[in-house]
Amino acid sequence: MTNKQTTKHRILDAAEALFADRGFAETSLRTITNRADVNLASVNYHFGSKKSLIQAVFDRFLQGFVKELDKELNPLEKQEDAPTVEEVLHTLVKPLMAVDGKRQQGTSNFMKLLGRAYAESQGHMRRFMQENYAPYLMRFTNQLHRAAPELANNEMFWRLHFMLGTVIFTLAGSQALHEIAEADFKESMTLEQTLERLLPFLAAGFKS
Amino acid sequence: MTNKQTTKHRILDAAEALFADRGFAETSLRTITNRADVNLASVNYHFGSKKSLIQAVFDRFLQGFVKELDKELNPLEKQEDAPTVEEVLHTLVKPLMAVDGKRQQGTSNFMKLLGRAYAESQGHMRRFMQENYAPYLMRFTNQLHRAAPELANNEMFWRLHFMLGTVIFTLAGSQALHEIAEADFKESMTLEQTLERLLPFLAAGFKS
DNA sequence: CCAAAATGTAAACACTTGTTTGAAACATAC
DNA sequence: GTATGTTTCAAACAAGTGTTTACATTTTGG
Repeated sequence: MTNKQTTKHRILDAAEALFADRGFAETSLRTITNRADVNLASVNYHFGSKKSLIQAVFDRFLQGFVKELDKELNPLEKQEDAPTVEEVLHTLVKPLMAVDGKRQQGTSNFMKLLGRAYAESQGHMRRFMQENYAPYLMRFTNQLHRAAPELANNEMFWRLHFMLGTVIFTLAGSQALHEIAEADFKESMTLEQTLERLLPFLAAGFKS
Repeated sequence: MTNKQTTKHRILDAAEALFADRGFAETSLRTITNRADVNLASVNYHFGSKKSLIQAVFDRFLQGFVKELDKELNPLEKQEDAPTVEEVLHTLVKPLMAVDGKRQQGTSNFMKLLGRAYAESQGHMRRFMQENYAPYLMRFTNQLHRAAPELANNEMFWRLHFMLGTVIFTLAGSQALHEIAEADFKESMTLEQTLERLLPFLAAGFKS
């Protein structure tokens, strides 16, 4: 673990953290380059523009995520009999945990970024995900279809997005929620425990 | 319905719409004053600062919302036997619809603003709501407690925020979702119909 | 080892931002 | 009427933005 990282890498790390807890518009390139301890111009040199930098931050996350998700989906697809809804949803846990690496409890930069991206650009993020990661997500929704074959396509669509909302919103604000829970109920939970608490809620809602 | 409105009112209207579909940081005072057809300086004259303007937009919405919510909660509180979870959740429908006035289908400025506010300011919005609207929301959560007395306080807390996430996220992005549903399933729905679809999902999740 | 390509750097650029200013226009009261 | 307080307005302000430039410096490959 030498802290000699490439400039590109340092910029991505700094940008990820700053975007996550300040937002995209609220984070200036100067703030990023100061934190990364690199020259201001190097962002435009390596990434071309601020917009491309944002996209690069997402791509790094999403590639890690879908790689892990793929691994989780393999056994389900091989399995002859249909999985349960809970089983399908559970394939998300490890990828979500893995993608953030070692983080303090109850914090997910990835989810914060997703939350911001969905909120800031009306529909833009949904389109981006659809266009760039449709095949990966399709494998997931296929399994959900197997688990709940009685659900019509449009019902499936809405409940899928209901679940998406719950997950992103909860995990994006998980830091604040954990602090409240800690103060009010002396309840200290990890991000993974929160996810485990979330999944039954989702499964129940999804099954109508 | 004369279109002679006070300057303050015109600013609020323009700001509300622009904040809702561009975000706070992404909307400049010049954009707002141009749209409202008022002088740039009048924002600072009437509201003091951009930050106060944002708060004013929220206050106008929230006051309308809690006023309607109060009316819905009255019968439940008078009622002797405990309400069902579905009944409690249903008290939200009319206030949510009323607060946006006459809008095109599947759009809610209020929810878009809430979504942005929650995403942009990490925990800040939760605190603001807690401090300024706690008594109103307490009445709502009290009814939820009556409907599900077996739920421990911490469980209640989490599931409440799970539901909050689903509602805000879904309704904030409802415009995009409706467009997709329209294109893919030839399914044209109003915002209220979406809410009616959402409530069973929430109730099921809430009841574990 | 040395030319060539890649990377790092400081300074400037053009532009937008929220806010303030001081005078003009308007309204209201006496 | 004049006086008084409120609201509008054009202009300027200082600060911050992303991006580009032109020049070092470092790294690479023959």
